[in-house]
Amino acid sequence: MDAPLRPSAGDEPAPLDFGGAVLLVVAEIPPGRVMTYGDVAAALGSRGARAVGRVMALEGSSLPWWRVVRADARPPAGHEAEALEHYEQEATPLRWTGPRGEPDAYRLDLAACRWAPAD
DNA sequence: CAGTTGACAGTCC
DNA sequence: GGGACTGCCAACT
Repeated sequence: MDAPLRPSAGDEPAPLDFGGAVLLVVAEIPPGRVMTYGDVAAALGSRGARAVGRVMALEGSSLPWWRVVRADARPPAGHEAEALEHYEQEATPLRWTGPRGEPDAYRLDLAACRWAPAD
């Protein structure tokens, strides 16, 4: 799947809805790697980073949602501790900025684990 | 059909 | 380095 979507084709609609496309991209993210919401949206040819997050909140329950992080190198809001368990399990490069007791005391090393569909 | 919401991003202070 | 404001896009009420 080199070109699952046509960002500016203007003549051929996507095979799936925006939500469906998001699910496909997120499902393609390999373990130990992460993508920002903006990157996922950009991969779809859209800029709705928030729209991507909304899809994850609804359908993400069946996907590796922890592989999709914010541009702040932070995991999804309200799921920092939950995502941390997966990061340690997949050996995702993290950067601790505080005590391990704090769930939001860590940030992802996007410089090392950032991934793209074409990579 | 218009307003509100939301697992966000980029820029300015 | 962190906090506040604005812009985006798609779905919900």
